[in-house]
Amino acid sequence: MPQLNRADGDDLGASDELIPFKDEGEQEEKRNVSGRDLDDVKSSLVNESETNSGSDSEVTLRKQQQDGGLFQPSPYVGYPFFMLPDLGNLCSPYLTANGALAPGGRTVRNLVKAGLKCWLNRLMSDVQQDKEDEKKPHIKKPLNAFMLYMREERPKVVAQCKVKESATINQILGQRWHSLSKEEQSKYYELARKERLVHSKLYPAVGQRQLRKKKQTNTDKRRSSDMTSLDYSLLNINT
DNA sequence: AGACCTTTGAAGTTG
DNA sequence: CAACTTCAAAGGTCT
Repeated sequence: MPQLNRADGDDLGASDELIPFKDEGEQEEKRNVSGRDLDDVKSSLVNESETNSGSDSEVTLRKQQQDGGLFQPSPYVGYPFFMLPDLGNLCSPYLTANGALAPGGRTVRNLVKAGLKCWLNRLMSDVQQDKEDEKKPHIKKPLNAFMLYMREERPKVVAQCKVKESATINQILGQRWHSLSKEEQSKYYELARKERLVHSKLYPAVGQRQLRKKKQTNTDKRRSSDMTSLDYSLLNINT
């Protein structure tokens, strides 16, 4: 894509600079915002609100808002107030002819602030939750019947077929798995059932969500000192 | 360095 | 509730 030459002083491209719309941006951005930054933003909002609230009328107004007199909970709770679709209609009665806020427009300003604070509160709790999740050690999923079978049979296939590529080995193991009798398979299903039981005892509150990780790298896997299925079997819990 | 391949099954999510 | 998605293991291959 050709780039605008801005060295000649012609800055035509600057005013309407393209801002790419990012589908995932909201989520991504959310993760990048540190709690401290949000605190700063939030406190500045609060400070501004407090420093500008000198007059008695505004104090009364604020009280009314706190009482719920003027500030009705939005159906879009959690979103910045200025992003609401019908805000234009809400604002218009408070605007003067030149677009400035009329005295009554302070209501809108405070409403926007309240909405923004609400949104920031939710954002902060999300960031906090993400941080807590990252601190938690990754808990691996228990092995299913086929995985247990693979772990046992892989060395045999490698020795027999002289292949090391896991994709190929797994294809062979998949075929062999289907050729197993019901009885032979049930042995692994039973093992898997016990593994799941042990896992649920070890991590009672762990759901799939907590088990999931975006994508675990090989390095991470090697470094991982989490309890594996092999460790469960060592526990030898009778079920 | 890290994603991908390839398999099955469990469990969570989505429509 | 069916269909879809993710992730458990493994190690060579590819980007």
